[in-house]
Amino acid sequence: MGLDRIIHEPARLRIMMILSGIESADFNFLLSTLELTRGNLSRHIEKLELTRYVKISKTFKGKMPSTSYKITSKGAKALEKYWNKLDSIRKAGDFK
Amino acid sequence: MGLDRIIHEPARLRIMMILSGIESADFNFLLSTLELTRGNLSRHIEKLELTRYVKISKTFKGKMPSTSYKITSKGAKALEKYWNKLDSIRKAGDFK
DNA sequence: GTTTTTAGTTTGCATTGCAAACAAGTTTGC
DNA sequence: GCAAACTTGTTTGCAATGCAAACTAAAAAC
Repeated sequence: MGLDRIIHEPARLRIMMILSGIESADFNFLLSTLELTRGNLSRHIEKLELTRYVKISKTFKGKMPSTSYKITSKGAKALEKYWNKLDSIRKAGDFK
Repeated sequence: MGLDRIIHEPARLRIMMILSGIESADFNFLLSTLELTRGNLSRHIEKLELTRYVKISKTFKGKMPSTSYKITSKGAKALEKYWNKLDSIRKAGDFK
């Protein structure tokens, strides 16, 4: 019924939108794109992973660890639903 | 830069959308339309008043008190800006 | 080989959404 | 007439959450 709170948080909405338009993104890409602190980004992604909207894979780039993220199909569906819900609020004030 | 947090909260977004399409609305109209508890509605409106997005007027309907609400021009502008910002997030993922 | 940087994670605090409790009056039932 | 129930909101207390500072672990630089 209501808006998905996991997606509704602006930082996470942006993360989801970025991931929905790209194969995958790593931590530093998101960090520089979104202008969040590392801690903040880490926590938001953690939440997206717990709901399985995003899948995390940890690898190495050379010797440095690198964590990259993909949107899942569950996440993509939830994102679409989110925008639809928002559209309905926008169009009619969501009442009547 | 970011989304206006006052408006971003779903309950308040709905309140603002309703008020933006109507001359004024009273407490009970909002209450039955939005399906919030009274306390919750009261608090959200309080917040909208503090930022001067909404103006409150108290009158009587017969002998019973009646409180009604109007969106202010400041509120209307903020609401428009909010949707614009959201559009920019939606279109390009708000990066690049 | 120790200092600095990179790549994240964890912790602690301040804010906020939420419903239950409260308040101030009005109507109803007996 | 007066006690009980209803109307119309407001206040309070708690649980959840966003945020950045502090921390960790390893690699690179000097």
